[in-house]
Amino acid sequence: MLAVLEFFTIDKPEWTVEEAAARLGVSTATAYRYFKRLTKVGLLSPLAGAHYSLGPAIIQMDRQIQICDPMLRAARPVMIDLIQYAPEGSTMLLSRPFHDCVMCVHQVLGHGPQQPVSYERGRLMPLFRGATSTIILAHLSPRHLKSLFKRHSAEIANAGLGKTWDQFRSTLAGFRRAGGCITRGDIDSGRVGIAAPILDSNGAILGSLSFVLLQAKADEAITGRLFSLTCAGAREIERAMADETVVRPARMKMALRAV
Amino acid sequence: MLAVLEFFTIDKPEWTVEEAAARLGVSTATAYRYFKRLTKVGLLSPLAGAHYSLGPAIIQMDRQIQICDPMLRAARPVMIDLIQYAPEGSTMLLSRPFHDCVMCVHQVLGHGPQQPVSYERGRLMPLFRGATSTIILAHLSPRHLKSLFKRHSAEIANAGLGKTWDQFRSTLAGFRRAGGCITRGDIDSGRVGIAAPILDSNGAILGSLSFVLLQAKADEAITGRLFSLTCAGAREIERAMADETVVRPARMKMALRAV
DNA sequence: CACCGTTTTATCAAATACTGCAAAATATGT
DNA sequence: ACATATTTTGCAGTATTTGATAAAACGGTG
Repeated sequence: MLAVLEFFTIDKPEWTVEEAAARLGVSTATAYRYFKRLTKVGLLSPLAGAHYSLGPAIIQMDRQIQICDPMLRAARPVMIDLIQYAPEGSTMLLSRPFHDCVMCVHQVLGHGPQQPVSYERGRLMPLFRGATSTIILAHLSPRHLKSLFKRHSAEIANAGLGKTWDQFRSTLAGFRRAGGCITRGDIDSGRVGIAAPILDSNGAILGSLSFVLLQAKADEAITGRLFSLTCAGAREIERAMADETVVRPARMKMALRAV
Repeated sequence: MLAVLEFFTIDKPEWTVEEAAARLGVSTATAYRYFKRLTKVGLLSPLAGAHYSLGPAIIQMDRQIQICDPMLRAARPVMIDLIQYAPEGSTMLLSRPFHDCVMCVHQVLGHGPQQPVSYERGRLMPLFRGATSTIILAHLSPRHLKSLFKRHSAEIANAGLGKTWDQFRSTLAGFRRAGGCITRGDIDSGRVGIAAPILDSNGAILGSLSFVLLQAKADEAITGRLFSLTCAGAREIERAMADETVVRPARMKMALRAV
């Protein structure tokens, strides 16, 4: 039944019960029952003419995430602080892994005119391109990486992360050792990404903190300085989370496993 | 299974599988299955130590709503426009009914220093107090109103909307005739609310457009002018939606029925 | 690196709850 | 009011889900 939710995309944000029934391969009556349940908790909302769209509960839960999410809470002040150091037209991102992708969960715009950035709050971005993603990738568990390499070796080779498993492994180990990652024009041409990992107290990856700069304003000296700043910011976020959070032993994480 | 989602609130944003199993009254194994399914679609996300919180899919779907929702799309430019006419420290809200409450789905801040407003994107507000809510209430279907009156007559009387069903009916009819609603200090003391309904092409209520002003800056003349502006804005939003949307016949709406 | 406690998945028989069909009920348009 | 579109309901049969238990996977530790 939850599969219905995945039907609703930006390209097709409205579905009728019948359309969904056909795609699910269930009877209309069953689809009605699904829609009714999802509507009751507010995940769907009826429009005129038997069409449905995503519902108000999502807005409500999004607010809860904004208020409660530990990483977001810890990161917000740091990001507002750090963006001051970046040249005009820069953006600062907080991102986390999701499915086989990376999602931006918070974005702080710098001063000066802004051109659009591909990373945008809530948008899924590729896991193998861009500093923001790569530094997250580099800290995934070996088990997880192995599975990814099996399923995406072409894409990985294409992104220059290695043609063999050993190359891939050692490329990522390099990023881990460096403490961060810098890419140029990987996602948006004319943009430079500078990212550092955010780890929990057990060393598991939670997400990344990153700058996106205009390439024109990103010479060696600047990127170098911002790289250090990004890493320092990530450490600050980790510290803030550790202070706020009840310390808990690391445990298995279903979401990251199966991926 | 969807009931699990409602466990996650701002007061308790993290749950363990065992806690949820106990509250659901199901076995641990079943709760694990629920959490696994919800995690797979991203509605939940595992934290360290067997704790779970709301997941990244919510952020993704929220973005979709921001981009796709017809009322929101139509309202955004109008709201940016209208807020210019309001005195310092004002806010403009777009709201919609949800459960037995009203939820703000978009908020535009005016110029000048801002004090916090109770209506806040994603927060549920009472249906019987404040202009924003009252004008929505006034346009609910008779069937729906009857059900509400049965279940909330004390609250309704308390809000001055009528002690009997007939009083209640006629109070609301008055608001409908007036084309909008003005309240003073109903929700936040020292604030004035000015609201107009947003209806679909069949006359069903979709939500409300409203100003929240500082009472100190809201004399008769100003509230009168802004009342007209609010009504005009609501009409603009309705027109914009009608232009963008494929015209569809009005049909039954499950969500509004059962409430 | 093998151990231990915890968390998570897998197994399987029993049973509940879900499905599909068709008809009734509810809304809407003319 | 009638015709049509949409949504709900009742019912029989089955399939999915459930709970109890066992097994596996994981992190932490010595």
